[in-house]
Amino acid sequence: MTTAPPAPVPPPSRRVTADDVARLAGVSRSAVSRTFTPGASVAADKRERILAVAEHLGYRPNSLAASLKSQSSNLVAIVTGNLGNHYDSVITAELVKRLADIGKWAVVLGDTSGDISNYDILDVLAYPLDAMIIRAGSIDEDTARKCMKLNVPLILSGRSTPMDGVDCVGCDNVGGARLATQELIRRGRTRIGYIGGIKSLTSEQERHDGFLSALSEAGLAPAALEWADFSFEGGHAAALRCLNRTTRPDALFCCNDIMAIGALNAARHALGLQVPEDLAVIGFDDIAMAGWPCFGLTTIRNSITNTVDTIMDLLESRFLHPDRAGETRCIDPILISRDTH
Amino acid sequence: MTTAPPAPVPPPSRRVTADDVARLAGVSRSAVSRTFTPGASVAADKRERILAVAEHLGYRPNSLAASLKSQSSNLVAIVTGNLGNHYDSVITAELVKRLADIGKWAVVLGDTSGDISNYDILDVLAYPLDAMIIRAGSIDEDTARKCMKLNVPLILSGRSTPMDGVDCVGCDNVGGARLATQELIRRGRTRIGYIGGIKSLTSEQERHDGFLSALSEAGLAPAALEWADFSFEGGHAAALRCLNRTTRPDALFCCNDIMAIGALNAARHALGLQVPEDLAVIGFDDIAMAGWPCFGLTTIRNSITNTVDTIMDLLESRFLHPDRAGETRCIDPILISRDTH
DNA sequence: GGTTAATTTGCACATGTGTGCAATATGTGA
DNA sequence: TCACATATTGCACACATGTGCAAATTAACC
Repeated sequence: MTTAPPAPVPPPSRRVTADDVARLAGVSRSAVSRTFTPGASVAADKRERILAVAEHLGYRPNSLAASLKSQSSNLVAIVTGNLGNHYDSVITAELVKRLADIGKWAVVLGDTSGDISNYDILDVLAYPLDAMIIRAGSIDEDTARKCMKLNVPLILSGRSTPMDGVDCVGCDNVGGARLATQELIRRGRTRIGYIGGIKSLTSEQERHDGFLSALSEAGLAPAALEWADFSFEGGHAAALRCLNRTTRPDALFCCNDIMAIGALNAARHALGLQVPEDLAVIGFDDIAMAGWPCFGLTTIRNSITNTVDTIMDLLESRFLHPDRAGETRCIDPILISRDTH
Repeated sequence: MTTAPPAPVPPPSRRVTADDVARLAGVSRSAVSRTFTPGASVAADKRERILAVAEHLGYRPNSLAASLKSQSSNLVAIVTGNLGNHYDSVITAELVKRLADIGKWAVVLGDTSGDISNYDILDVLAYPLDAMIIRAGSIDEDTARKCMKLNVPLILSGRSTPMDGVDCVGCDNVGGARLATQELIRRGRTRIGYIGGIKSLTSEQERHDGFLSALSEAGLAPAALEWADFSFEGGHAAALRCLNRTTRPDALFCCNDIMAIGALNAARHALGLQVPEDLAVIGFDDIAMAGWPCFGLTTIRNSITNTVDTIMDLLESRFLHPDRAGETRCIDPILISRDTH
């Protein structure tokens, strides 16, 4: 065996490489690589020396270089509309955790506005992602096609209508909205208003449809229609616009919980109304906050656990069968009856 | 120029590569690479043909392969304790957005528990990260050293005490806690209790210290000491433990806003107390929720904007001067006076 | 057309890994 | 000691890209 050359100090601006370790330990680079490959064959004493040198230099194999060959980067992109939004942030957190469990890393995209720019989505496709999970029903068909051409499996969450070649998972928004609206009607409310979310998202469109259909089936017309941005402040302002009309609604169905809670605040604190006596409020999602004693918000549960389970299920099945057809799974929403209606 | 061979269909399980484009367009791979490199020299008609073929095949240069050579992956890891926690999720969202502005992608780590396992941190270092931002004061000195050996700049957020060779940014937790406690004393409260967070985190330790020092300066002893996990439920339960003592505290200082809001709920809805008449409550952070009409929580502002600005500033300065010494920046907390004290 | 300058092009290398393959070293049994 | 089986080792390639360099082509000008 050749003697090790005088330990060359790697330039401090470079990452320690397997070559550095090999040189310092006086072995071949292959030996270093095998030392870090479970099951590979290296002599015990040599492995020990290599591990010591690696520890000393702080060496770790560069996954990125490895993934060039292995064709799997273990990176999964999560695109979310608004991380400031509680529902989105919790679902993202759950996904991050579950991805980590199967050895994948989450590259998270999403600003604090609400709409997703396709520009960012295309940019991150420069990385050879193992998959891409998009939180939001509305996505360009064109963007989806580009994902497929790059062999990046796509999962759309928050969408319950099928899309060619793409896995989708979402709750039955129309059904959920109908559930809420029918419940208000059943309890005798007749002047029911609607506070919608960002109009370009399918969740808003579908919940809006459900609201209108349930209403018209009962021979009623909407008492008010307002839209906001799925935020507390937006819901608060929209509720004020609804409730300051000459004939005040006696109920509000809100497109998500945060807006419902904003509406609740507007009704109680800005207008001094009693809930549910003067006004009934129903939300959508059932975020943790909805169950807090101070709110006790009646809502439609859009189960995060079920959604994340389903996403992970679709993902793993996609890894096993890359060429299977796109699948759409629907999560059943249920009414969670609390104190605001 | 040689004629293009009969368009070879790339195996569908492989990502489209520059070679594929070159072959189909009948040009060299270099030409393809130059076409996607701003400022490089390619004949106009050839570039056009290449772009057409690339569009047809859905080709994008693989950043990951490129970063092997360029020594910059444009990936920045964000390690956060608990994405379910509102403060953490908002700061993460802000960071994701600001990183995107400078062309970096965020790899987000963090489960929904609370404490960070060093195991995960070391694992993600397998990637040649451009930097790593850790949300939490408590991190192994050893882990920090490993980052430095791998030339991954480290930024600790939520820590205001210096650490060798590492950039830190945090608010003055001791000062903030003193501010809150002194305000309670000034308003005549004498039986002041404390609800702390996860004991292993420096933010908890420092706020605890500040609370005790302000109290003892005024010749007072704590009326109650309880700890929870920075969550609503934890704060709720801890408040009940505090308030069910024989001599009930007349004020609570809570280590963060969410626990304070939990305490508020416990006081009002479980025990029927009037806030602030029967009980004063002050939180820490000033999350958006604290300003909602239903809470009007008095709190210590731990400015997210300032924190994120500072993190980005440290980050960019680190990119420019990789070898400068570690720096610690402190953010001044201020009292936000609302309705709960 | 001839000379020179400018542009374009392809080759070849470097980036850090994992691994098949053949060669070598080591161990085992008679 | 020899024959044979097994364990270990190093070479060389593949992965997808960007780029320096020299050769080749084109443009410009007289």
